[in-house]
Amino acid sequence: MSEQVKRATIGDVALHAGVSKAAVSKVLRGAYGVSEAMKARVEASMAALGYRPSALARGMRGSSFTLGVFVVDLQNTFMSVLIEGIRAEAEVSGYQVFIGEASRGLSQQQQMIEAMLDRKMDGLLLIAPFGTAEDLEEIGRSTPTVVLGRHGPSKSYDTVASDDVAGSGLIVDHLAALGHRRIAHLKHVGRERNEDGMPQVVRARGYVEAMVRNGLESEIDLIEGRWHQTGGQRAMELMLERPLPPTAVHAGTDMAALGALTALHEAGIRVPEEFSVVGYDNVFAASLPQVALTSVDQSGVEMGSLAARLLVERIQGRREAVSTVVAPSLVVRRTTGPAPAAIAPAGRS
Amino acid sequence: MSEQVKRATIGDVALHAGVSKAAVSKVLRGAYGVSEAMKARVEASMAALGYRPSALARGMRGSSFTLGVFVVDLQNTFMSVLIEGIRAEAEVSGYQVFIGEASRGLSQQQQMIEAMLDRKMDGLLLIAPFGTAEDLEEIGRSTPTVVLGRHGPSKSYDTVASDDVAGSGLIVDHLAALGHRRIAHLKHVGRERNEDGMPQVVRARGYVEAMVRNGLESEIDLIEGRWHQTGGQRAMELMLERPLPPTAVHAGTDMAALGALTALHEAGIRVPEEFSVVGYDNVFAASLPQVALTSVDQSGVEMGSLAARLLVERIQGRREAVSTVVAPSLVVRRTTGPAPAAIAPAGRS
DNA sequence: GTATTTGTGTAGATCGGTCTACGTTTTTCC
DNA sequence: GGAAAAACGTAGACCGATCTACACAAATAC
Repeated sequence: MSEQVKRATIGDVALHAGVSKAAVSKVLRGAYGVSEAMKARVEASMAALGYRPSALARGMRGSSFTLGVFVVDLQNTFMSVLIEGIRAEAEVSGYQVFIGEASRGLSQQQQMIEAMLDRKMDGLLLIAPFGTAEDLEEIGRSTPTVVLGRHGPSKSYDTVASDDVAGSGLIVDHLAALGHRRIAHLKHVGRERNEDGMPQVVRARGYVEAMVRNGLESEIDLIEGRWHQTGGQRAMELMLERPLPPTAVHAGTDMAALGALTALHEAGIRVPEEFSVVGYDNVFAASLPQVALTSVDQSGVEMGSLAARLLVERIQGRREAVSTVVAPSLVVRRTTGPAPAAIAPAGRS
Repeated sequence: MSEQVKRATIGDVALHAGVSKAAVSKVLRGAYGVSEAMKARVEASMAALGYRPSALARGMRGSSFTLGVFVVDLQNTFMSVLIEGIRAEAEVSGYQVFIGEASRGLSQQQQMIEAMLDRKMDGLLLIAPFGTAEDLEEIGRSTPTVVLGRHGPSKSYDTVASDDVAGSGLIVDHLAALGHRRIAHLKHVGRERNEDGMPQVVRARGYVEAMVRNGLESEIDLIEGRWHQTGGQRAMELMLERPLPPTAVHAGTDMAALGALTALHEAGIRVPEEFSVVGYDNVFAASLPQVALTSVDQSGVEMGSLAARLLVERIQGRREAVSTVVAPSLVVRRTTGPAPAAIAPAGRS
């Protein structure tokens, strides 16, 4: 029953090749001071013994060749898209990527990040993390860190974000061009004190700026709620109770937009004839023909690989912080259409 | 600039508390031979220094308190649901969960699993992995392993799967009760030689058995394709080209069902009046009111936590393999309805 | 009162690598 | 041809924990 063949160690390889441990280590790391002949011999021995270096042991002194990706919610498929980009880039640089999830708030996030540091991961990618910018600065000071989905500036870590001001602009311009004037925006409010740089803040700012730019300053209509399905649904229900509801909404995220569509559906309001809805993120569900949600695409794969590239640079020694934004694009589908005639405002009879 | 405060090690704690390293280690592990007084002193020192044990170093001799979850595709939200269950259970047992993804085939999967072993993870959870049962047996022999989404029997690892025979049965019974007779099933065919125990095989078997049980043996209609969106779409297009197409399809997965719905939509065929579609997995998109896909729910959270429980047992020493199945349930929504009258078979005019 | 057991704490090897310091050749340079 | 430099290889400390073996004191047994 003891089929458990013990793993070959660096010592076994050294013995088999008739050289020292240090020599094998050099070959492993591609370090200076190895003759071609020895390199060949050692590599032959490694192959013969099926040797694989223990990443654990390597991490004790050197680096662990591991990147930690911290994710708040895996159910959000946009995160998976980012991860795809990260992995593609990390693979090229010889790093393994491990993903840690923590959905239940800041303290769980803290724990997960500490768990990653306990395992001496070489760098951290934080996707839309909780916490204040100062919390993140502290993490950045202890390990190379790149934050995805939050805007800079930052001192100790890099950021990669979608240009949310531009994204909100695309939405408002699109709706205004369709003749809408009463364009509402659902703004997410979290539990935290300081939301600087978080998407909800930047998207709201972009919305306001774009409304002004389109001469709709008097129509600015910020509704506060939460950016998930039921949040979007509830916000839409409230809007429809008004005497004069808007004719279009920039829902902030696709999830919220899907909830809004549900509320509209249940209220018997036709989309897009009577009401236009725009999401943000371009998640998979938005592309379904049955849904056909107009949304803003953030080119997640690009963002992911850019983030991984920045992280590797940082691991290799870069000190100055870099903040990048990636240009989003509008994907027009079938939840947006011309504004209903002013005579018959959308709303319940 | 050297804010980089060095992490406290077990030695620092020992010095601060005026005891030996071994003593601190004992406190850490809750091992025998520690007086209350010393325990209190050491714990105070740990708190004072903000000490956190290095999981890396612990893993060198003892265990790493890390479980590896191997996932084929994070885009599939059902995996995230399983992971939720896994994490909840692992947290209770004091294990950290890290997720590794490998979407591009068997060799990448192999690499990922080896990367997990290189990091001395205490146990592996493989979600719907590639490879033959024998490949998996080998992994199971080297590390505690639980495989999710494939059926047993197995020798060296445990399995947790949904009862796919029962699930297919629920679907066929439901459709038959609605008066359907020409019920097709889209069977996934992978690239591999040996697909024993994989869901596509078991669901197809369940379909055949249920057709026979319902007296529809002559109507058995297995269509081969791939279980993703375009696969479902293409399969449905082919079906509709037949002179006498089926009136209902058991698409195998929700993704394939969504593709099938697209094809029906484009062909101008009304669902469910003219054609019924059933998915499998009950993914998020299926629940959208715009989609309302009838599907089989696998209670993923339960499966996940069951799997994690089995894995912890195995790490703690259980040797015999356990194979479990979890009962699925049918979620009837609005893509299934009574069979169209026989006089006007569904199909293109 | 001595022998044994039980409780408490420590020293030091160990895990599997990395990396510095140094010894020995070989090559290059004038 | 001798000195300096470059190339190659090795010994052994080190990373931060675990864990075995053992020393010593106090408690219990007879």
